[in-house]
Amino acid sequence: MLDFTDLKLTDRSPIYLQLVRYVKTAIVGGAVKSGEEMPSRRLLSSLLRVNPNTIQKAYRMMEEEGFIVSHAGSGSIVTFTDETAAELRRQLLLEDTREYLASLKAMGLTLGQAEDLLREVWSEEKEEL
Amino acid sequence: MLDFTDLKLTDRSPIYLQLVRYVKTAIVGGAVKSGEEMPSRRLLSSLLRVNPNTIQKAYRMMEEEGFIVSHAGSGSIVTFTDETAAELRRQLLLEDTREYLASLKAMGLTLGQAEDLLREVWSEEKEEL
DNA sequence: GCAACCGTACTATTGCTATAATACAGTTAT
DNA sequence: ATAACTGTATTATAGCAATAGTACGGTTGC
Repeated sequence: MLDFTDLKLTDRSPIYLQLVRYVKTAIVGGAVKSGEEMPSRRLLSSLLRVNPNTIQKAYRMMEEEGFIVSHAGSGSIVTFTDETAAELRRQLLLEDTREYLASLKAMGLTLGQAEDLLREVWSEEKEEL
Repeated sequence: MLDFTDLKLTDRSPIYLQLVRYVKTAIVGGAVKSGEEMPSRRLLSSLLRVNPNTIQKAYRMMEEEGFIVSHAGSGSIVTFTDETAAELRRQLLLEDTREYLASLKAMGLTLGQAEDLLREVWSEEKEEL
């Protein structure tokens, strides 16, 4: 079962979008496998202290995008193929990187400076374990 | 005078926050110097096709954070020292990079893969000129 | 069968963002 | 001084995210 405990709702964007994003990232990162059960809407609602309707909105979106299948009575199940996972991975990485680099370039950074920054912060994060 | 023509209000976050962020980035990137005039609220409003009150909200926030000074009758002026600019630069870069790396790590990327991705997208963006 | 789960649906309300339309006072250039 | 700008302030409205509470029907395990 997918674990949402490390999800941080710190963003200003809608919670339901952050939830969808979290599941997509979990699919790409291997934190969840196809066929695994999703936590029930009520359970996740009390877990995250988020309104059930917000959870429902996220689940509905994931269903429309084809990442989960729901059945009234039983629960919801994650479903994806290796191809869609790979495609999703490429899509998320490109989006994130393009946005990140656009910000760096606006601040006048060179590629070398960007690489240095990346390495510096990467090891900094490691020390926080 | 600071040029807002390359500002893209595509984000889901509040417009006034995107405006503040844009000016901060301009300060860090050298696109604006201390002492320069800001466009008037009405001018920027019609330029960006954004309500004057939204512009006002952004300007007020910048004023509270100490990046601009306003005088009724004349206009608003950007004011910052080299120290605050350097501090701002460090702050923005760390925030962006930490968020970016957190996303990459959630998808299971290694440092090497992150560097490759960075270089790949960097040159890709260059070709779009 | 029946209790305890599950997904689904609906209405109402709150808070914030953004818009709209004015109004008033200070500054500047002519 | 006066016209044309500036910042500042106010009230009202609309839309969306999120919350709150309730209800109905399907599935599962005892």
